[in-house]
Amino acid sequence: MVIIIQHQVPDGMIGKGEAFMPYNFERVEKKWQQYWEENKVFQVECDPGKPKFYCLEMFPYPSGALHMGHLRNYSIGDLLSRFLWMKGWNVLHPMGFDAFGLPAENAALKYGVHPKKWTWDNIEHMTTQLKSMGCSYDWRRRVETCSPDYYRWTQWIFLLFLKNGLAYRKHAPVNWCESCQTVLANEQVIDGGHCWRCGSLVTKRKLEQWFLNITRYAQELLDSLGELPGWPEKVKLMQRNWIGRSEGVHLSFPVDGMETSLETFTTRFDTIYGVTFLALAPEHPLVEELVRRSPKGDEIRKFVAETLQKSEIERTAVGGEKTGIDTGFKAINPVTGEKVPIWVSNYILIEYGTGAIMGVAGHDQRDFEFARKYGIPVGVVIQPTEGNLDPETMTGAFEGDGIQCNSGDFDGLPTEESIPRMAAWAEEIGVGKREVNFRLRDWLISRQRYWGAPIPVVYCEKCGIVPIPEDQLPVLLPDVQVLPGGKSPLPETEEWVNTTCPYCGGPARRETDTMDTFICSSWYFLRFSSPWTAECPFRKEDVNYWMAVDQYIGGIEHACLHLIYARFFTKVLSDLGYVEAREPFTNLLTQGMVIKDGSKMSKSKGNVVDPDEIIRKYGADTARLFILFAAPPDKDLDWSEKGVEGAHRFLRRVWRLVEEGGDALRQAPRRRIPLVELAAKDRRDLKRRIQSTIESVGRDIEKERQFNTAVARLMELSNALSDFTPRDVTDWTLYREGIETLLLCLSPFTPHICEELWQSLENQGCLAGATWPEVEADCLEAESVTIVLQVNGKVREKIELPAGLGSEELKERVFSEEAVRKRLEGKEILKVIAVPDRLVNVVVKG
RNA sequence: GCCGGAGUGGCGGAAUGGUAGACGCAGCGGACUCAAAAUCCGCCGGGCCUUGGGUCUGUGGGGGUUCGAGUCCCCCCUCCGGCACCA
Repeated sequence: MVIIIQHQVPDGMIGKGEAFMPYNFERVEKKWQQYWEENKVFQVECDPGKPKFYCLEMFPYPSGALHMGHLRNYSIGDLLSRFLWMKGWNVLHPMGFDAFGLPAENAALKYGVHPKKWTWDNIEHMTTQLKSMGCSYDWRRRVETCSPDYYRWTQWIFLLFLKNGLAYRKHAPVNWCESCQTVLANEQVIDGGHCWRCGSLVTKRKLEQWFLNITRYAQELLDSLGELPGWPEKVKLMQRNWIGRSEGVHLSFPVDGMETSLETFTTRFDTIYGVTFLALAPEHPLVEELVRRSPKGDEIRKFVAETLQKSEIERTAVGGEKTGIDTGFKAINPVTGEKVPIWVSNYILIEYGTGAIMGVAGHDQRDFEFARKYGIPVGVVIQPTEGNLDPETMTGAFEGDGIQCNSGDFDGLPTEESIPRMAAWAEEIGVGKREVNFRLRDWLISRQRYWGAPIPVVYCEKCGIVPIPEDQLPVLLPDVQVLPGGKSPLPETEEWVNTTCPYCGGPARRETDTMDTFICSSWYFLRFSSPWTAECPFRKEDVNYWMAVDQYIGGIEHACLHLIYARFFTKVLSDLGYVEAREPFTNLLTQGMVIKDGSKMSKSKGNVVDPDEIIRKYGADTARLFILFAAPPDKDLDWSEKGVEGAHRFLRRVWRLVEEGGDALRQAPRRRIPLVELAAKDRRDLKRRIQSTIESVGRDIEKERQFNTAVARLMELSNALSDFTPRDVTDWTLYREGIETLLLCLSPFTPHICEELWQSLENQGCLAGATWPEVEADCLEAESVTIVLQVNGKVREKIELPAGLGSEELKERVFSEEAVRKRLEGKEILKVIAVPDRLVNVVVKG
């Protein structure tokens, strides 16, 4: 079957009058996809004798069909993999599915299909789609996180964390998404209090939940960002901000008339002499006791209840009104012995630091606003170098550096000295301790959902929390129907919940929460090294050969989600001796979004373009080429059907170039004619063009990661070949070199068409196994260059001269030009700057 | 508010401090055709000079460094992203 696209007369009837095969991408793409599969071209093995390259794209959630974002992600990954393969690396390029998650349950509710069936159907469909893109995956290594063979090891890793004190249960106020009917980790609450997945407003609930101790790794996660030069600065910065390290002093304020003291944390211990009050978060444990002892307990209780009723965002919005209530109790400043009132206030967060602060109204804007509102005194202990602060009249806190005052022995010290000196002093006299605080919270991993990996523990009446023994893994997810309303059916599945304690044999209940799906994706890159092993999550020799991932590609939206979690898992597994790598991803490329009509493609905007349709209409090669050409990979890409047509047109031109060559081309010798053997200048120019294309395309892909300019270079080569009319055997030999170079260099971008044309030139083997051509170095040096003559910095003449002239000779040659002499006639020359192979700038008077 | 990134033709985008606008899209003119599509050739930032050619101007705005600035420095404007009462 021959399908002719977009025009009725086949291309073959035009051109040189000789009929030839039209570019039938459908036939070509199918043919080569089949060829690669049958010949196991992309199957790769661990081979310590060869240098490895691990190229990985973030695996997709099997939502049903690929979208343009996927197509972009996987086009980039495939280009790199194929290129590096040609460069001689042993390339691991696997693909899998992040297959647990809520949408499967939503689909179950909507369409009445079981999450398992829905997910597996989607996986099969999307695998077909990925194959139709022509991606060079080693499909034997496909992993699906919802497969028991996989989640068995997710559970195993959870138990490993538990055994090592990195997983624990805690009763705490946690983020709850009503719409998703589950709790969420801090990282998954975005845009000021909204669920990362569904966008609903998140509320707080007090629940007992499982946490992973990621904060134990906070410092290392922060420090080793410095060892990731291959990561975009932006992502590293986002992670730094997210981890949020701050250095300060922890100090206790004894409560007057009570046995207890209040713990506080401050980054500005230098303002200790300026403390005029203490403030507690409404949730602070001491509040309850103060309420009990205070005559105005009811009033305080009322304030706390009212505050807690408000949503998180309402309470924590910048510039939001600060409210509070004086408890009537006093705390004693451990440095001055001064008694200051203890307040309860809405702007103090229980999650950060100790949930209590020392209030320094003179030097903290928030404290200032609060103090002014309630008539609390303002103390000044730092004076700016210019001006003089008056606590009575100042209208805002002074948060900058200055000179210490009203601070005992420290008066007169500049801030940069007083901060470290006073902190050290606090330790010396035993009132405080230097401490580091992080914004990063422990990772809440329990999810009240069905479609996830069960947390492998039971609750035994006698033994308490009991982990499932390793040899009993996996704890299989029972095949049950999801419940209307979205509640997890697991707690209701009595025959599954009721079990026996693996330790004492007595009655026990299973944990009915499943794990956050980000757990599943925190180690999949390790599993790819030996996905078939049933003995362990991954084999040491394999994982240590392949890890770390040399190039990771995905969206920036995972900067503070997956990319932090995966680093955490890698560090833990490394510390426990399972993998040598300390970091999972050596180089990270964050691709931009695919935009249409000014905004991200989305169903609600109705601006979605279906990858399947594009592939059907233009072919995978065209789709890939357009995506790689239209924008640099890290920038947003504007979808343009016209642009797609342009890419298609280019491929048709390449096709015609080869077909029109006919027998003359097919029979031309496969020989590289050295530059020096080419007599004519224009032949040498073409030779140079051919060779420099190899160099610049290689550099753009490998070093610059600028695939759009690489494509531009290939188009230039194609244009040059198209302009060239071979006349004799030497010409045809050169032409063949050009064509074959074009096909080789273009093949990582558009593999199918290149394979087909390569074969039509009667070449042996396939391009997927070919070697990237070596550059003939002498061709990179230009023979002649256009020298620009500038007068006072303005371009005046352009002169073609031999390359490599020294600046003296260059000046001489330029000045001997008639046009130049004319132009400079009668001018007083002040200075001449000559830049070899570039320009001559003449500075004249007037 | 703080921290990033970016502003270049009609559009997507190129330019180690050295010819601004590569490559592509759109547009315009022409060839082929009965015609259209496809294909091929030519033009394509703006202004002025009667055309060839020349000349001025032009990379968000304003200053500066330099023989020379889209690129480096300072100030400002706009847009996008992240964080946001984190003590």
